[in-house]
Amino acid sequence: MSSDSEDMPLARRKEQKRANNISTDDDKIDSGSDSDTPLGKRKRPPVRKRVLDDDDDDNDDNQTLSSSDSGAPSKKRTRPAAKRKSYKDDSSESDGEGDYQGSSDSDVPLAKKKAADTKAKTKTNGSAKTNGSNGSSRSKAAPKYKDDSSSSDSDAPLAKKAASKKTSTATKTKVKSEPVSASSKSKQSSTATKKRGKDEADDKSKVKKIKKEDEDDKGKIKKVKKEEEDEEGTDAWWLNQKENEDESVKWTSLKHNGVYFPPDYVPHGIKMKYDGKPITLDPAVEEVAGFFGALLFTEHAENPTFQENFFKDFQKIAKKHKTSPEITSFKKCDFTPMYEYYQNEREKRKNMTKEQKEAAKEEKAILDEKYGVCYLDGRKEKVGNYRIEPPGLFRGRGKHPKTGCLKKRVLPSQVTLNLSKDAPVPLAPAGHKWGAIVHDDTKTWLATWKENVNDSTKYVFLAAGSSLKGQSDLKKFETARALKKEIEWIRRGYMADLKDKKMFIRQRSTAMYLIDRLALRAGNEKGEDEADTVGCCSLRFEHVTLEKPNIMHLDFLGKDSIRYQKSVEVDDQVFKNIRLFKREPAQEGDDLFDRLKTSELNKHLQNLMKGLTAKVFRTYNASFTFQDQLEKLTPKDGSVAEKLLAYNRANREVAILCNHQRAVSKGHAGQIGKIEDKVRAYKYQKMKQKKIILSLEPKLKKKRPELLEPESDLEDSWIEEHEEQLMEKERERIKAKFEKDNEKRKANKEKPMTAGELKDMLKEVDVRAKELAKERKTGVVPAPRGSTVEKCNAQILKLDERIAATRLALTDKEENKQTALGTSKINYIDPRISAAWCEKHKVPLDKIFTKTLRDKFKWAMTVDDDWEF
DNA sequence: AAGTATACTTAGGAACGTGGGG
DNA sequence: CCCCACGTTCCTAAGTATACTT
Repeated sequence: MSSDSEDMPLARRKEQKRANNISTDDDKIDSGSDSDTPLGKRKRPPVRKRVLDDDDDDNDDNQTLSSSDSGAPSKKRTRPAAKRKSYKDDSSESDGEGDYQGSSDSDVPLAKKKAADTKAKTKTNGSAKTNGSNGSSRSKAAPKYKDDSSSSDSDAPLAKKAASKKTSTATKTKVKSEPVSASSKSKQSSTATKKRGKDEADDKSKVKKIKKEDEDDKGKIKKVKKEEEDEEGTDAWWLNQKENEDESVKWTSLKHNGVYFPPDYVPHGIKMKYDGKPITLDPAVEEVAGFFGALLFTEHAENPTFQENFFKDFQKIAKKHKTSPEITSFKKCDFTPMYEYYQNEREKRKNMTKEQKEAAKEEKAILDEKYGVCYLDGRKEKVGNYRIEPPGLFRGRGKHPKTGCLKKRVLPSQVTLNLSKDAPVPLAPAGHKWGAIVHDDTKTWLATWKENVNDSTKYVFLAAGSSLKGQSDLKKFETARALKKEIEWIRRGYMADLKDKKMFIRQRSTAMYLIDRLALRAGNEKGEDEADTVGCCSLRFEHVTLEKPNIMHLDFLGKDSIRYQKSVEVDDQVFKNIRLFKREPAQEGDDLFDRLKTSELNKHLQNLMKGLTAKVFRTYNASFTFQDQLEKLTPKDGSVAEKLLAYNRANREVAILCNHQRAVSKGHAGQIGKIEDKVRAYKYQKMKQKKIILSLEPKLKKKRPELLEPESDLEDSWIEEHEEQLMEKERERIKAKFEKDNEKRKANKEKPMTAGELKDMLKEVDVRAKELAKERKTGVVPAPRGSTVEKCNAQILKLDERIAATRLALTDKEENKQTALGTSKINYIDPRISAAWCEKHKVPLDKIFTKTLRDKFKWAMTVDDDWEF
C-alpha cells in the first residue's frame, strides 16, 4: 500500500509532499468522512465539545492543569489493558476521530469506512488517484494554514523548496571523495531500486530457498564483475561506491570459520551450604550455583526479582540432578563459599605473572586469527562477536521481569551458519553438528541462534570497522544529511498539523515535534515481560506534566531504564495538544498518544522523505548540534588542549541532548568531597588573610565590613579539623625531610642529626598549633612579619580566583560524571565533522578517536577541512 | 490490523589495560 | 615499582524498523 506513491519520480513526490503532509494514506478514512461533513454540522458529545472549545480558544487552563497534573512517574503498569481510551475503543478510528473533531464519524461508521477502504485500494493502484484523494483533503485542510505563516507560504514553498533543494544539493555538496554518496545514489536510481525491491519481494513471497538458487545465477555474474572492481579499488570501498547496486544483496561471497563456543564447565568442587551444611552438587548444579555465588553482594544478587528467577531455575536444575537435601528455600542457601572461590580466582587473575599474561594473550590471538576474520567478497574482514555467549544468569536492566533467569549453554545444533555456497562449511565442535547452514546473501550475519530467556535471536556480525558496517554507517549519516535539507519544510508541516482537526494527525505531529526537538526515541510498543520503559509514542499520562504557560515536564524511564527527566518550554500549540491528550477518561497508565503507533508515524515519515524514520531525527539533531556547537566553541587560535576542550564540550552538548547517561562511579562522592575540601581550604586561607588585614589595620572594620563576614561553609569544627590536618602534614613533612637530610649527610659522611633535634623541630609545630587554637578562640590573627594590607588583598584576590576555578571544575566534573560522551561519538555524530575539524584546526586525529574508532570511521577520514554535515 | 519474527543499531556496565603520580 | 583513576574494549541487553503471518 505504501508502495504506491513511492513509484513516482522523486521530483513529483516532492511536489506532493505538502499534500501528503496534510493527508496521507494513514488518514484516508478520515479525510473521506471529513470532507463530507462540514465541521459546523457536526454534533459532538458534550464532553468532547468542551474539549474542542477549550482547544480552540485557550482558556480554562487551570481546570485542565489541575486535573491532569500527576506526580512523578508511577510504578503502576496498566498498559496493556488500558491501552485504548474508551472513546477511541469502540468501532475504532472513525469513532475516535469523530469524537474529537465533532461527531462526523459517528455519522459515518462502518459502511463509510468500507467505502473509504475501497478508495484506499484503488488509490494503491495508481498515483494519479492518490493525488486526487489527497487533493480533496488538502483543499479541505488548506485553510488551516492560514493563521500560520499563510497557506500559500506553506503550499508553494514546498515545490519551490524541492527545486531549490536540488540545486543546493548539487552545488553545496562538495564532498570530493564520495561523489556517489547514498543520497545522490538514491535520487538517481530510486526508481530502479524500487523495482528491484519489488521483484525481490515477489521472490521472497515464493519459497525462499528456491529464490536463492535463482538469484545465485545473477549473483555469480555480478560476482565476477565485482571482484575485479574490488581488486582494483583495494579496500577503500568508499572511494568506488557503485551506483546501481542492489542494496538488499550484501555480499557475493562469504567464507568464515564459524563461531567459538565457550569451553565446557570445569567443576571446582566448592560446596555451597544449605541449611548451614555443606552439600555436594552435581557439576551442572554447581555451575549454576556458581553463577549466583559470583554475583553475591552485587546489586543483581540483592534484587528480589533476580533472586526469585534465579532460584526457580536453580531449583529446577537441582531437582533434575537429584540434589540432596532437596533445595526448597532460597534463604537456606549460602553461596558464600562459591563467592569466595570466585573472588579468589579474580585475585589470581589479577596477579598473573607476565608470562601467564603473555600466554593468555597468545591464546586470544589464536582465536582471533581463526574466528576473528572472514572473507567477504574475497576481502579479509574482521568479525565482531564470534564468541557464542556463555551460559550465565540473565542480567536484565531496570525492572526486567526475567532478570536472574538462567541463560543456558548454547549447543552447536542450535546455531545456524550463513556463508556462501562455495565456502567450505566449518567443522562443528567434535561430536556436534550445526543446526543449519544457509546461504543468504541478503543478510550480513555469519551465525545466529536463539537465546532461551527471552526467546530472542542472537547474531554474529562483522566488526564495526568492516565494510558492511561502514557502508551502512555512511548511509545512516547521508540520510541524516538529507533530512537536513528537508527539515525546514518538514518542521513547518508538522507545526501546521499541530492544529489539525483529526486527532490522529494532531498526535502524530505532536509526536514529531517531540522527536525532533527533544530527540526522543520512537517508542515502540513493549511486551509484558520486558522492563517498563517508554519512548515518544509509548509515553503515558504519568510521564508528562504541564505547567503554565508552556512548560512541559517529562519524567520517564527510557531505553535501558535510564531516566529522562527534563523540563522544557514547548510551543504553545504543543502544550495545548498535550493537555488535550491528557484529558478526560484518561488516567494513569493510559497512552498519551493513544492513536499513534511508531509504524504509522514512520510510514508518514517515509512519505515526507525517502529513508526518513523517527531515529533519523536523533542522528540529524545530534550531528547538527555538534557541528554547530563545535563551530561556536572552537577558539580560532587556541592551543590544541583548548580546542579539545571545545570539542568535548560540543560532544557533551550532544550527549545531554540524547540523554546519554552513565552510572556515577563509586568514588565520585569522595572525589567531589575532596574538591569541596579544596575549596574550603582556600576559603580558610582567605579568612586568615582577612583577619590579618584587620590586625594590621583595625580601622578598616568600618570601611570594609566584608572583612568581618565569615566565609560560608566554614564551620568551626571543620576549621579545627583542618588545622589539625595541616599540623599533622607539617609533622610528616618535617620527619620526611629529617630522614632525607640524614641520608644525605650519611652519604657525605657528615654527622647525622639527632633524634633530639627532630623533637625540637616538631615542638615548633606544637607551638604553631597552640597559636592556631588561640586564634580560633579569640578570632584574632596577628599579622606575621612583613605582611601588608596590599599583600593580603592580593592574596585574597588570588584565592577568589582559585575558588572560582575549582568550583567550575567541580560543576564540570559533576555534570560529566553522569554524562556518557562515547555513545554519541560512536553512533550519532557524523565522523566527517570531526575529521574536517581536525584537519582545519590542526588537531591530531588520535586526540579525538581511539584506534578502534579510527578504524570504524576510516571511510570518513578523507574529507576536506571545509566539509559540512 | 495486530501480532510475531527478524535483522540490525544503539546502549551502559564490566573487564581490561595504561600511564602517571606516590 | 605499585596503585589507582581513567580511558578503551568487550559484552550483551535493549532498542528501532520492517517483513512476515494470521
